[in-house]
Amino acid sequence: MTNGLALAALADPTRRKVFERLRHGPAAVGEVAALLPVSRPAVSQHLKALKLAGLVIDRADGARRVYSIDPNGLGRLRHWLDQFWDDALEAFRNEVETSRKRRGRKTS
Amino acid sequence: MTNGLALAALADPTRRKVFERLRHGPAAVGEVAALLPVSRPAVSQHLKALKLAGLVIDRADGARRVYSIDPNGLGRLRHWLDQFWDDALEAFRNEVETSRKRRGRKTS
DNA sequence: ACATACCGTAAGTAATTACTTACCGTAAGC
DNA sequence: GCTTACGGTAAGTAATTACTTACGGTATGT
Repeated sequence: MTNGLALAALADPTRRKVFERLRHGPAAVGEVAALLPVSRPAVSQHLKALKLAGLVIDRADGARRVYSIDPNGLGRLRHWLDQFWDDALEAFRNEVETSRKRRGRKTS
Repeated sequence: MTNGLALAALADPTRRKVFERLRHGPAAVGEVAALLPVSRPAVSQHLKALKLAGLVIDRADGARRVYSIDPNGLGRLRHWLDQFWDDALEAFRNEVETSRKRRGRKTS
């Protein structure tokens, strides 16, 4: 599953900072690296991982490479979490329901 | 940030399978381990990580320990992703807008 | 052509981590 | 009491990984 790659990508703190830098708009590799305490190649590698996870896209601008968030990948992850959320909530409701029965109480 | 722990917890494939086992209802440690190709202590350690991340809660049932998904932690993660989604979409719209201007075209 | 700016990749390293087996504590049944 | 079932923790290990520096490749400007 590609959501696995996305979750692994967002798991690393530095990579998450790279991603958050792109949150409000595109940026080039050097611009992102300037804000972080790691080297530019490190940022480049992080962006590669984010791209492989479908979370960012890149376009060329002269010698620069501008990265921006890919709404598709982010949307897939959000959708996955939403379904999880729905299932978990229903399971949670079933639990408090059957735990009432286990203790022999009335339903409200 | 506690969302960092949650993302790191969900990044591991095995731990994600553990979490997905709890998706539709609670389960004890041994029950989860029976479905996976790893040992029971491994599952126990994964559940510890998920608990530390606020994604699961556990209650005692005799000698067994029953784990279930914690809607609070999952909700926080979902909220974080939702905000990210909103910001990213707005940034995306601004981009296609200003890229039209960069190319000197009219807005539709 | 030359110099400069920007970036991706290769290679190496230190640190994290996901697993294993062995062990110990606790709860329920005989 | 003893035994059995269940699960958390300790310790050790193999594999992953997040970083570094060094290098090469391409685009822009003089």
